[in-house]
Amino acid sequence: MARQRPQRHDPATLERAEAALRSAGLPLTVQRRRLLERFLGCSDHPAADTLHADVARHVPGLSRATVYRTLETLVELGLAVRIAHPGWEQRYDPRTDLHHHLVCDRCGLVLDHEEPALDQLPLPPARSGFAAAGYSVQFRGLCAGCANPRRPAAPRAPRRNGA
Amino acid sequence: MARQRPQRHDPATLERAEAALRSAGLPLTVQRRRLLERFLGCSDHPAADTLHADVARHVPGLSRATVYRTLETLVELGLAVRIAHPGWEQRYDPRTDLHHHLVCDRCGLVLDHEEPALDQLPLPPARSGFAAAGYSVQFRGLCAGCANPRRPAAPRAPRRNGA
DNA sequence: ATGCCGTTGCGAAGTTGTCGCAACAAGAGC
DNA sequence: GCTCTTGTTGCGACAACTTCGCAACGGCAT
Repeated sequence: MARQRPQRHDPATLERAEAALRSAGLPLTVQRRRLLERFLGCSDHPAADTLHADVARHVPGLSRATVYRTLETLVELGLAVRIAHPGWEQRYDPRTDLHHHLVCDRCGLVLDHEEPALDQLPLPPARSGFAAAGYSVQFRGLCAGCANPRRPAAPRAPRRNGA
Repeated sequence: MARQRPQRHDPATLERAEAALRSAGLPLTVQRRRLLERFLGCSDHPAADTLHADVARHVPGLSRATVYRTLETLVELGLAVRIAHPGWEQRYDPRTDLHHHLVCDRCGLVLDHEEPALDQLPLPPARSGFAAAGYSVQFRGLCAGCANPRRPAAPRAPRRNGA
């Protein structure tokens, strides 16, 4: 889950996020700061519980409810988006600009995908009755690790629940 | 949830599905037949529990586990696909051909969207390491009912859990 | 009709996400 | 620095969704 990457989140991003909280009148608690630091540096689109398990190692006693509530707050402030992940739990993405996703059918990995040709797709016509506010292209298939059986790089369960 | 539509699923589709089960060596039980009949005619991308509540009215005693297992089987046989539905429970789509979705941010409605211009998007390059097997474009926004406050056509809760 | 073997129903349990409430802490004002 | 206000946190319980284990059952081939 790319937990060991050198955490190179843009420091300006963190500052902007903290400013957004402040200007919304929301106090910047220790928990929120730690969650922001960790979350904004993520490119692995974590689920709430995953993020909780991760941050709780450095913030003992951190409650799961707090993580769920904080992520929800970030979505409301436009600092994060929920991403759709068929067959898995809810996940969050700190990138809110237009981009796309590659989703591994086997291990559930979600990779970002940049492709200018996908950034100006035609929206559904107004007469369809549906007022489109945005879109995202989701490619499904196998990630590098799962496509190469010799190196099972992502030993995650294919489904979320159960043994 | 469009439960009253005249059930016009292609009879050939049902036959093909039953043939697929047979050729996989899977017995065609009463429960599976009823679920297939109902599910293949759906264009509302039902969740497992929704489908259960619906079919159980005609098959008393139908277990929820059976519905979950059957849908899983259909996915494995390529007769259905899981679709991503942000913030909601798992949903299934009997259409496995290339098409796209309009998802209402407010009521969770999922509409099919046909648009030839979206059917030949560039796949991620092989050197990305990701072997794409398919894709789908998801538009988010407001459906006709939710965009028109005068007629709240879809009085469903915006989130799934809680009170 | 018989037997094999996968399916079903049931209840329990696991996972994900939310709620209510009391204790607490951030930030403003003094 | 102290206090007050107000929103946050942690906790435990709960709700919704999903899967599991097992015994009984039922397709389907012979």
